[in-house]
Amino acid sequence: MKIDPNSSADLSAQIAQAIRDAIVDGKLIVDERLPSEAEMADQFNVSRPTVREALKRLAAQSLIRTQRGATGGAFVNRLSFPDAYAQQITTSTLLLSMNAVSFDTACEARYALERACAPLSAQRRTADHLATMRAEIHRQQQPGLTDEAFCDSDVAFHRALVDGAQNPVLSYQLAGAVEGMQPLMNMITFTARSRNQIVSLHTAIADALERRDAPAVDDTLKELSGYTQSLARDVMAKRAR
Amino acid sequence: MKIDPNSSADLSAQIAQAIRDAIVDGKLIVDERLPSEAEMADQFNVSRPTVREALKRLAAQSLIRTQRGATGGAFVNRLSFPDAYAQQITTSTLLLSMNAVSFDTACEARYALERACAPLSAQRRTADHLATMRAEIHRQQQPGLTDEAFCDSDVAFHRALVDGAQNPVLSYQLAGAVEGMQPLMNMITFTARSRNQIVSLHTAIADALERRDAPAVDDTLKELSGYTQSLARDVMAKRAR
DNA sequence: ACTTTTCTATTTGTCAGACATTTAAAAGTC
DNA sequence: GACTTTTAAATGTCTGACAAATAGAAAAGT
Repeated sequence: MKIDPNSSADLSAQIAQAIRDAIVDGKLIVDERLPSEAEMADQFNVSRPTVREALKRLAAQSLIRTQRGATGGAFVNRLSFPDAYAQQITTSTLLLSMNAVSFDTACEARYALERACAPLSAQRRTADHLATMRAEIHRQQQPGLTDEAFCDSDVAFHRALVDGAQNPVLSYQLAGAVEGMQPLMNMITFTARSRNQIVSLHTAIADALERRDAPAVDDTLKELSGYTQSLARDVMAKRAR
Repeated sequence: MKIDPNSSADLSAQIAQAIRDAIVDGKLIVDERLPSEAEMADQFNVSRPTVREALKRLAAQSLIRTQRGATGGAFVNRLSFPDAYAQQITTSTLLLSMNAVSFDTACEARYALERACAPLSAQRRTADHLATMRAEIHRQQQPGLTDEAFCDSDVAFHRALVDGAQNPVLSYQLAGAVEGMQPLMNMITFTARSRNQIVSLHTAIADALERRDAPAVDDTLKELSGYTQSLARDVMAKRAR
């Protein structure tokens, strides 16, 4: 691991990259302890604050964790699924909110990916997944529900659908697609009528999953996708006035 | 934005989280300048190195960028698609390599998502996308190609397929699924015969895309998925001996 | 001999102050 | 007016120090 003091990049960025590469390439394995900050400062010929800035960069990506005390130090962290979920969601949310991505584009991507999970979910979903979906459908019918709470429940419903595929990698990927879109979905005002429509589509999806009827799930998801986009278009049109 | 000096969390982590929240909630908008490090140190009642560690955390997530000089400082960064790609790939790669995810699970997720893009790509792919795919197929037929170079070309081929859908959000999501699997794919030894088989499937995909024949693309992808899994199973079996 | 307490060394977390470097704008010069 | 020099502000880096946490060794007590 070498560092170039004359490079245009910051020293802390270079050091972070060197360690990151070592982790990705498997030269540093999970739970392995890195040298102490003082030792690294020596090795890289920089000061301790510079090493610390590099370590904080890695900590922000959940690549390392640190522990104080006698046997403490920085350790290569096993990137857990929950950590990866969280990062995926933050990144996706910001990407959508900062880049003038049209609702249609985001919606198309989301439903395309979700429909990819549907056949697997129809095949493998457990009674638990179905129960979660039914419970969320019930919640969506509560009268006093705010738009935000309705969206939250919507996310939980779709998450259960995706989790039904019993493939953690799929669930991880979809977390970004489904939850990252929430701020965009929150912009939609759900009238009583549109809520009823969505609830009936959700019910159709749950029914089809119960029958393990993959084509029916797919058709209904397609319909839901189209309906969501039409709702969004209405909102845009109203806002234009 | 408030900080609790008695919290168990590091001060720099708290400060980073406070700023991150402000960005996600839209209280800080793109290209807005944050106060100088000295000012923030005052505001949060911490030292400048602590503020700097917080800023480095945010920089690691591409949430801010810094500029030196008179009018310099830290600015809220527009998270670009390339930046998001890079993060997505790193996270996915590490997630797969650190969590004993079976090849089948990863492969299933990857092809499920890729097949979701196929119909859109059949509809919208340009001549450019096709040309890229043909070029990669040609490269895959070179005799002296290493397994790694073959995998690289494979990734480029599939990336062109996904990009054909002309939906940047899809491309972003698929980047993790396709490129994150590369270390796993690199474990497979491609014999001359298996390469021929893969090339012929790639050719069939390109042909079907040229005809805009979505069902044929889907069928061939399904076949390719099955073939890849059978190759992996062979490798595992050989390694077991 | 065993348990409990105290001490100690190590390591990260934080602070203060200083200097180097970069950069844009203001001031000066022709 | 165009060019050069100066200046001020900001980040980047270094040094040295102390605080706090923590595990293990040493000491004390039973």
